Amino acid sequence: MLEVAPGLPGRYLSINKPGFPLQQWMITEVEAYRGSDDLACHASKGRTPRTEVMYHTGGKLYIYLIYGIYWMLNIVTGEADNPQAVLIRGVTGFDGPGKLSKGLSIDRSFYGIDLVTSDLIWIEEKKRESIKVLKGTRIGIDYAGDIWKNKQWRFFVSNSE
DNA sequence: AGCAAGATCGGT
DNA sequence: CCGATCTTGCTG
Repeated sequence: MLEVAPGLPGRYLSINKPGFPLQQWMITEVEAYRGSDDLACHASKGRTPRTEVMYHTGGKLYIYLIYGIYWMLNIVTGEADNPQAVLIRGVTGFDGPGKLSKGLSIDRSFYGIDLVTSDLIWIEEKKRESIKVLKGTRIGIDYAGDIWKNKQWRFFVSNSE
């Protein structure tokens, strides 16, 4: 996922709901969560019904509710039994993971969807202009301790901040 | 069954 | 800085 995550900003999240026009948003900000060692990653707590899909082969969606209010949109990126995921933190027009899922109507029903085979939601690489991707520390994970808190695993388009 | 905590956000 | 709001996972 440290191979996948930096390449996501600049690509297009596409949603094609029946009866609605195709919608596409450029991904502007993501964060990588990698493996059971990463104390910021939910999988560090073990394999549970919620984190199950993270242990699958990459390409599926990991969705969960945070603070009882906001749905978080993640893409599983690891091989089987190697739990890794990328949190989509922002797209053009929606800055922030909570606002993003609210704006795109992402909820529990997207859990486990395979981006490769789904005709509802997928990631598309359009013309890649000269997009500069910057990196920084992940947000909202102070509980993970200094080592993991300070990893430069957030990647974002230089424009959108 | 009860409880503590959370990859956020918007308002004081 | 603080509360909203509810699912999850752990304890008993």
